[in-house]
Amino acid sequence: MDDWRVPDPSSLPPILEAALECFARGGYHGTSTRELAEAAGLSVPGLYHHYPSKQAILVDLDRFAMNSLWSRSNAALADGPQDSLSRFDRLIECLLLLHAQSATLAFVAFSEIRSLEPEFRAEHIASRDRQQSLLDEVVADGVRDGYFSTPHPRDAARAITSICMGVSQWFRPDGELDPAGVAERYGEICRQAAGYVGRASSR
Amino acid sequence: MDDWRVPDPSSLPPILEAALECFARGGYHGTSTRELAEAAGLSVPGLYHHYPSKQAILVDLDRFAMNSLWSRSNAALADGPQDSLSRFDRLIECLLLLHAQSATLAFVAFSEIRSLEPEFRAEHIASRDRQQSLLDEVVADGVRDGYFSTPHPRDAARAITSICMGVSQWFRPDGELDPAGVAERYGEICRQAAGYVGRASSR
Amino acid sequence: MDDWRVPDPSSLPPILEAALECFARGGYHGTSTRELAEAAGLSVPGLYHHYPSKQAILVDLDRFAMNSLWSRSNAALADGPQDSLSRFDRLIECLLLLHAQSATLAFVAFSEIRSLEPEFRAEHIASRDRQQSLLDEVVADGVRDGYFSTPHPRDAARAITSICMGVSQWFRPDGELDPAGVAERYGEICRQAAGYVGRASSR
Amino acid sequence: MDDWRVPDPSSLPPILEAALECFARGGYHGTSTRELAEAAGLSVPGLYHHYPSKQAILVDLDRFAMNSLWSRSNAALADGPQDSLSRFDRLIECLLLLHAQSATLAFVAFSEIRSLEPEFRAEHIASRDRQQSLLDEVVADGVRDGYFSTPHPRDAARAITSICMGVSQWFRPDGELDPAGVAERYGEICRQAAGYVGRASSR
DNA sequence: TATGAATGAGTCTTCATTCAT
DNA sequence: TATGAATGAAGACTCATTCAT
Repeated sequence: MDDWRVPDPSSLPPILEAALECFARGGYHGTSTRELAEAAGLSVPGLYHHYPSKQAILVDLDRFAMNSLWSRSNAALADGPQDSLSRFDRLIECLLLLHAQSATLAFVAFSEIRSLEPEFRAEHIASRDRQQSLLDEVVADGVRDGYFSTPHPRDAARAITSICMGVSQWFRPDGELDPAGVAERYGEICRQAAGYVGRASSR
Repeated sequence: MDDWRVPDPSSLPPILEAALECFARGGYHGTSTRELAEAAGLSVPGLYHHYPSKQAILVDLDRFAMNSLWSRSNAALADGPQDSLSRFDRLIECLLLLHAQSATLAFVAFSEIRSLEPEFRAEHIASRDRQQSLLDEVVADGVRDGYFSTPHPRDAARAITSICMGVSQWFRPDGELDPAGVAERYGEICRQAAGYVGRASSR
Repeated sequence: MDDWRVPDPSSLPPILEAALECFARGGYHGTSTRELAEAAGLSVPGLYHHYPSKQAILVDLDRFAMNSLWSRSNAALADGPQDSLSRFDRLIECLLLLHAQSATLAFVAFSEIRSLEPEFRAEHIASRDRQQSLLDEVVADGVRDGYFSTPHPRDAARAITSICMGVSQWFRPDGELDPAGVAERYGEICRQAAGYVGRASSR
Repeated sequence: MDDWRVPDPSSLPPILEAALECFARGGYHGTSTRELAEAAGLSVPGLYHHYPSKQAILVDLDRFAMNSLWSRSNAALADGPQDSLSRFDRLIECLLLLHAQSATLAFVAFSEIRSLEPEFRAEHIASRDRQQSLLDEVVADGVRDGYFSTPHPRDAARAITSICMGVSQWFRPDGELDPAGVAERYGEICRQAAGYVGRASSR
C-alpha cells in the first residue's frame, strides 16, 4: 500500500478548498468573509451556517494539512523495508511529494501560523514538533547505521525540513518538474544534506 | 573589509524598527496604524508626517531588507580570495549570518510579500530573483571548478536558499547557537547540499 | 364566581410561555428567533409554522395580558356587593393579585410597548386607556359616595395604577409576601392614596 | 440653597442628550449606532471617538441619572427644617420634580436596566437600593414621630417610589400639570399613602 | 410540522486616513 | 510635528425570515 504517494484531491471539503485559494492569494487577514463566501458560492450567512467563524475555517484548514502530513508520513515510514536509509528516503519522498502536490495547502498552513489564535497556534506547533521528531529520528537512525556522516543530525534534519517546506514556496504545477521529479531531485539533495556516504562505503 | 559580517543595528530608522516588531508579532494586516504610531512613540498624524501610508512603511522595510541582503552579499563575494569555493563559502556565511542576526527583518520581508501592493511586490520579486542569481552563479562556478558534484546546480541553489531563509524561522538569540555558530554549522550543510567533494579530491 | 382571584397557569400557550420567559430576560430586541424556538422546543421553521413573525408573538402575548387584565377586572367588579367601596376594593385586589401572580407577563407587556409596531402599539394603548377608565370610574364613584376624600380623583387613580403596576417590578414568588398578602397590604395603601375616610365616618 | 428644585438642562452632554432621545423612542436594542451618530450630528466613527461602545453610552446615561437623583435627594433632605415630616415632604418633592422635569431620562434609566451588561446592572441596582433606603428612612422616621400611621413603612415607601417613578411614564411637558403642580398634587397623595394623620392630630 | 441550508439587510465596531489647531 | 476630532469604507458577524425536503 502506497496511498501516501498519491494526491487526495477529493478530501478537502469545497468550502475549505475555496478558503484555501483565498488565503493563498490574499492571506488570512487580507481575505474578507465576503470573499470567502463568494469563492465558496455562498452568501455570507450561508458560510456561517457551516463554520462559526472565519478563524474556524483557518483552523480546520490547518488541522487538515497537519493531519494529512502526519498520517502520510507514518504510512510512508511503515510501507516497505525498515532499514534506516529506506525509511529516510520514503519519509523525504513523502514530504517532498506532499509539499509539491499540495503546495498551496502547505504554504497556507505554514504562512498563517501567526493568524491562528493562541490556542490553535499551540496546537499547530505541537503538530509541527511531533512531525519534526519523525525526521529527527530517521536522520539519527541513519547516522547510527552509518548511512549519514553529519556531525549534527538535528541541524541536518532542520535543514532538510527547510528544503522540503521550501518546495511549497516555489513549486508550480506547470513548472519544469512534476511532484515525482521534485521528490527524486530534492530527495537526493536531502541525502547529501545529511552527509550521505553512499550505500557501498557504508557497509 | 568585512563589514558584511557585523550586524548594523543603527541602520534601521526607529519608525521602521517599531513597525518591524509590530509586523512580526501581528502581521501587516493585523497591525493598525494606531499600533504602529504608538510603538514608534508618535501620534497617528505624526506617523503620517513621516510616511504617506501604512503600505509605504512596509515597502521601506522590505526595501531595506532586500538592499541590505544585496549589498552585503556583494561585499562578501568581493572580500577575499576569488576562487569559486571561497566565494560560495562567503556568500553562504553572509546569508546565514544575516538571517540569524536580522531574523525578524528577514522573516517579515519574506512573509509579507503578499501584503505588498502589486507594484511593490514586483519590485520585491525582482530583488529576490537578482539575489538568487548570485547563488546560482556561485554554485554553477563551484560545479564548473570541480568543488561540487550536484547534477542540478539550480535545484541545489534553491535548496540552499531554503536552508538559509529557514534560519529566520527558527533562530532565537537565546538559543543554542549564535549567528556565527549557525553560519559554521549550516554552512557545512549547504556545502553538502551542493555535493561538496572535498578540497583535495577536487584538485 | 371569583375565578378572577385564581391564577390561570394553563391559559398561556406553551410557545407564548417560552417567549415570555425570553422577553423577560433579554427583552424583545435582545431575543432572537432562534432562542425563542429553542425555548419552545421547536425548530425555527417550526416556530414560524405557529406564528408568522416574531412581532406576532409579542402581539399575542400583549393581547393576552391586556385581555386577561380586562376580563378579570370586569369579573371582579361584577362579583359581589355593588357599593362603590366594595367595587374599588375588588378591582384593586384583582389588579394587585394579577400583577403579583403574573408579574412576568405584566412586566413584559408593560416594558415592551415600544417594541410593538405602531398599529399594535395603538391597540395596546387603547386597551390600557380602557383599563384605566375602569379605575377612574371606581375612584370617582367612591369620592361621590363619600368613601374617598381625594380632591383629584384622576391623579389618585393614576397613582394607584402606578402602585399596582409597580408590583410586577419587584414581586418575587419567594419573597416575604404571597400574592394575597400583596393584595391585602397594598390594597390598604391604595385606599389611603385615594384619601379613604373610613367606612363609619363616611356614612 | 435649593438648587435641587431647578432643572439643570445644561448638564447632559450633547451626545448623551441625543442618545437619550433615541433610546426613549426606540429602546436601547432598537437603536442602532448609526441612528445614535446621526442624532448627535456625527458619523459613526465620530461617535466612537467619544465613546468606546454603545453600551458605554447607556452606562454614562444611567450613571448620570442615578447620580443626579442621589445628589438632589441629599440636597433636598439637607435644605430646610429637619423634622421628619419636612424631610419627607422635601424628598418627595424632589423625586416628583425630577421625574417630571427629567421624565425622559428617568424613563430610560428605569426601562433599560435589562440592557445593561451584568457589571453595570449591578451598579445600577446598588444605586437604586441606596436611593430607596433614603425613602425608607424618611418614612420610618415619620412613623416614629407620629406623622404617619402606616403599619408597613417599607411597603408604603415602595408604593411611594412606584408613584414617583410612574410620573416619568405619563408626564408630558404640555400636559395639564407642570412639574411643580405634579409635585404638589402627587406629594399629597404620597403623604396619604404613608398614612398621614395630619399635623395637628399627630402632636 | 422538523430539518438543513440559505439569504438580504442589518448589527456593532474598526480601519486607514485627513484636517484644523 | 503633536493633538483631538472626524470620516467613508469596510470589517466580522447576526438578524428575521424562507424554502426544499
